[in-house]
Amino acid sequence: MTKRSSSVTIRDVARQAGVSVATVSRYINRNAPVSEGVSCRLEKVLSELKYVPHAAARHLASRKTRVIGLLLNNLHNDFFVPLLNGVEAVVRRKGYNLIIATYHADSRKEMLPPIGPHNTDGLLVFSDGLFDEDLINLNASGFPMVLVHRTPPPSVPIPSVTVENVEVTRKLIEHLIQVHGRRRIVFLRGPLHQEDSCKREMGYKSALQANGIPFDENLVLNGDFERDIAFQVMDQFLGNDRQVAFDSVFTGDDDAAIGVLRALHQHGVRVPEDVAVIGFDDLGFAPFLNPPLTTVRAPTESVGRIAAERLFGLLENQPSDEVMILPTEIIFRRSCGCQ
Amino acid sequence: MTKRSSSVTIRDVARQAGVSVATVSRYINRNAPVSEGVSCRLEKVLSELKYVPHAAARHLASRKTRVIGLLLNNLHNDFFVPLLNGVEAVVRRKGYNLIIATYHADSRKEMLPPIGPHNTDGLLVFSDGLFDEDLINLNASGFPMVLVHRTPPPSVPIPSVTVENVEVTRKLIEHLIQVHGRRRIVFLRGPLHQEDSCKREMGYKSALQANGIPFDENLVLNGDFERDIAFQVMDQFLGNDRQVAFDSVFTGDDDAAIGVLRALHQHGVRVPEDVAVIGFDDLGFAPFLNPPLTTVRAPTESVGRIAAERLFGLLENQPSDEVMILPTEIIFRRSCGCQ
DNA sequence: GCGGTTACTGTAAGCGGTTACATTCAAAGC
DNA sequence: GCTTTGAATGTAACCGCTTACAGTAACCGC
Repeated sequence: MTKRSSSVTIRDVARQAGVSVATVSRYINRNAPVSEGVSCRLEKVLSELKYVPHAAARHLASRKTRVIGLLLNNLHNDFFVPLLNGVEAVVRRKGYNLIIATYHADSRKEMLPPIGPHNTDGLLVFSDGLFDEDLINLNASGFPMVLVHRTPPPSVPIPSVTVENVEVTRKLIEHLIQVHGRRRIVFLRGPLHQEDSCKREMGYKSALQANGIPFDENLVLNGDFERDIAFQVMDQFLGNDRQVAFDSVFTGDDDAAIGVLRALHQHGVRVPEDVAVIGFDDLGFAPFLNPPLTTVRAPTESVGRIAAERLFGLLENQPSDEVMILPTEIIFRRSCGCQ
Repeated sequence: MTKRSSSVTIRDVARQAGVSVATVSRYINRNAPVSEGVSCRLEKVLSELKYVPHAAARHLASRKTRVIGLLLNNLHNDFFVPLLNGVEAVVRRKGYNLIIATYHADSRKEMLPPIGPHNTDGLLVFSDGLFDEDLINLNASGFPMVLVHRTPPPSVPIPSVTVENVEVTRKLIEHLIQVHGRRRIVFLRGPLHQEDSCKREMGYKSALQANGIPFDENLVLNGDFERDIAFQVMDQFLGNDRQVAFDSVFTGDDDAAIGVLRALHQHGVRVPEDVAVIGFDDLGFAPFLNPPLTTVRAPTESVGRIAAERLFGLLENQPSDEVMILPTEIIFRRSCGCQ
């Protein structure tokens, strides 16, 4: 029953090595010259005492946390694995720590954002929980942020990294129409104000229009980019005595595609014979779904990596306001009717 | 060009409200009575000034970070989504923050663990980067930890949450043998010292032995529980002029199963006719792989949730040393030959 | 030999909170 | 009325670092 883990402090090190705490600090941070002899002694003492600087004390004194935050709407999507991977790799390389937190528009009633200037040096924002006005305020106060899959408010110079949604979706839907003769195409939206979802809806509508197909509100469902919700929504849609005829589904993203495929399967609908299905993201499992999923390949790990790198750019005073849109590419597989 | 975001401090609040900083602190933390009148005034001032306490200052003074850490070997697996989900939900509910970091045995050469007593109040350890001796030392110093998918060193009272591996694997392999007549069963290990992998290997061997099948080292490959590595290993195994005959693959986990299925597919091997395939975890995509994957359902989100809850139990001084093994269940689908 | 550098080191004042201890004051007990 | 008590508040000492400032000694060029 240890009383307390009274950890070893910089003063212990200083005393043991016979120098001042300032010298120890300088040696550790390598931000001022320290003589050969003292360096040797410190190296020895540090490892003997197993000294680890107390993070909070460091943060308080230096006004830097060496932590960056990743703010997500939720964690209900396999999509986040490559994203996290990209972010984490950069953060680790830089010797920083990564806090991840979920926060969405509804959270605002209950709490303030769990991460921000009070506990991080900068934020990657993949969340609708921070409104444009919040972004503007934070940015005005000089807090470094990079938006992920989200465009900054007009003429606010916050850098952003996202993927091309509109054009690729339009092409994908046109493929369904022109190659496979589908005209009753269901679209599963993502979260209501999520930008990817809006952009994909734009692409969807523009493809319909360009091909003389009237937009039918009954064909638009809310799948939330989530496997389980997509399943429920689709299950209900199908159970509804099939009042609404349809011949294909754009699931919004690959995660939702899993739910859609399960629902179709349970209702005895054949894919792609009866209903064609297409997704978005090309997550690792997409080629091995049943049938293999036609989808859009999005460079999600790169998005994470680049966003993190740009955030560190800001921390190192390389200002930027670029909106970066990484290219995407359609991957044709069986689920749309190809092959 | 703001000079600095000179944020509002507790002293500003105190001055504005005409009270001492101590009173403000007490009001915020609600750890001592504050009179009605002062409370009202403070409430108003706090929201006017948009005061947010500086985390590091708080940590330093209170010796609590209100942060817990999750240490992972890597982030290369969809398995981590449900795990993170469970952990994050609890952490958020408790008003804490979550740092995630990757650290594995090889990282030890380059760096100390990025998270520990210096920057967190407790750790969830799902990593082989901390050796038993590290765990013993940390535990002896009173640092709260919960092990995830890992058993504590003998007679060291660190709580642990994992899933049942050995018996369920034995049954799964016996199913391949007894129901589908397979006898040349490839096993893809996970990371070498990962406990799940070892336990599953035990189950695998025990099933072979119980059924009079000699263990053949040539059938054991290192898939690392990773999609891409599993693919490469399997691809090479198949390309090797098929010197080693086999009729089934236990992929170690579902993520590796994706790689294995892709490799088999590319080599024109039919599943399950030529080769049966089974996985572990029952990730969301498993029912929709091609063919649907026979696997073991593991309650991964519960593991995350329970582990986090137990860590908070430790923080609240409810000691525990229980090793918790959550039950698992085989899910039969097409890939083993069923249906 | 002297002023001006340069290299190294120490002293001590914060950073922005928490909290032990002291103080004040009104209500209660006798 | 006087002491006791407890609620409410203030004062100030930390928490463990960083860093501005100051100081010393050695070295440089002239």
